[in-house]
Amino acid sequence: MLSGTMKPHGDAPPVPPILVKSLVDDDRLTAMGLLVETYAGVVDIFERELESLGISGSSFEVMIRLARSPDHRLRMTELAAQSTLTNSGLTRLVDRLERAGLMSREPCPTDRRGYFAILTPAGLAKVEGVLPAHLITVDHILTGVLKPKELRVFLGALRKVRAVVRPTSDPEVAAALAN
Amino acid sequence: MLSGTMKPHGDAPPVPPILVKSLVDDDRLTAMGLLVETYAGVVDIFERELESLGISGSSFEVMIRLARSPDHRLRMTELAAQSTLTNSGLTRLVDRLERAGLMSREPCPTDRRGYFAILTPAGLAKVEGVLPAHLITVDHILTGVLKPKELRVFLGALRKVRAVVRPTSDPEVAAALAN
DNA sequence: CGTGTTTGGTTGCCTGCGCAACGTATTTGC
DNA sequence: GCAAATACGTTGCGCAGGCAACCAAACACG
Repeated sequence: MLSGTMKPHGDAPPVPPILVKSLVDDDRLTAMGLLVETYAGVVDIFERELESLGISGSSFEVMIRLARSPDHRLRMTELAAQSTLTNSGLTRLVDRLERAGLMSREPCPTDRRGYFAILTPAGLAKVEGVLPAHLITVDHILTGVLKPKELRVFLGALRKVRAVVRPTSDPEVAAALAN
Repeated sequence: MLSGTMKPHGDAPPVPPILVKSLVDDDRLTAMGLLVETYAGVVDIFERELESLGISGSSFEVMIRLARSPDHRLRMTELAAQSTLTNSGLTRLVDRLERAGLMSREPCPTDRRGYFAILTPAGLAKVEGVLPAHLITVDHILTGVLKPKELRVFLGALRKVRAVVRPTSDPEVAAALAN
């Protein structure tokens, strides 16, 4: 479409009157900025909250995933894929949590390369101890500030976007792949 | 394959009988998880894209902010506040970008403690060079996958949430504070 | 079979960044 | 005016986490 080469630089005081809407004022960019800002704010609040409870954001994320998994266990790689960490990051994180007694490793009986990451009872207790406060916070800053319908659309939109950016974690696609 | 509607709550000693829909299956948690996952996916894609163009995500974020600011300059602290970085993080980032010739510093004439972070012409050119592709990507994974109405609601929701989690960057509040 | 290829997980190295302490300038209070 | 408190930006330090190289186990197939 348009090639971005008007606008040598901005110190020209007499800005042309109409329709100079440059690239940097694009609506899509504003939308992205809004998303980034909002998300940063949300995460920030959670980090503070969790920190005061002696747990890091990514620890919490990982432990929650495990808490929701059958038998509170998941293979390392799978867990990494479901979280925002790489394999290596997860290895280290689990090291720490293991040292803290909140998680443990167990070799996979059917594949001797593999390990399960397991949430210990102490770990589960920890998560469940943190959750009530956390849920209230979520409600306070996210689910509770939107009207039901708004929330529905919002979540629907997220799902659509996720289907594009993370096809494999989309339930439908995952099911299709499982055949 | 089967989605987690039920869960073998393995070893918890005295589990209450029916309706144990435990804390970890709460809808609010699912909503949060969806947000986190989706955002991670989006960011991931952007990072890849920018990386191939030789620029980091936070560099881009900061440079965009400057590109949209009058005179392409902002005070360090203000810029930090508008971005996802702390003051110290920003100092280092600007160091790097300055070395790369994309930004420069200039002392503030009215406050001798302060500095402006300024986007150089080269920096602006860089941003504008990256933008067209970036905007297409944004459209491809975010604005374009939602129906117009959906998008409107989505952005509205983000604004509401932002107003809660980041009151100062909410335009209305900011205006009110400016009195 | 043995041999190449792929996969699961860990580690060495390095970087980005947050926190807290600091120096310097500014404001506030007396 | 001068002290104390506060604000701006930078730096020492530490750590989390990504990348790439690696080892070991599992497949692939000639």
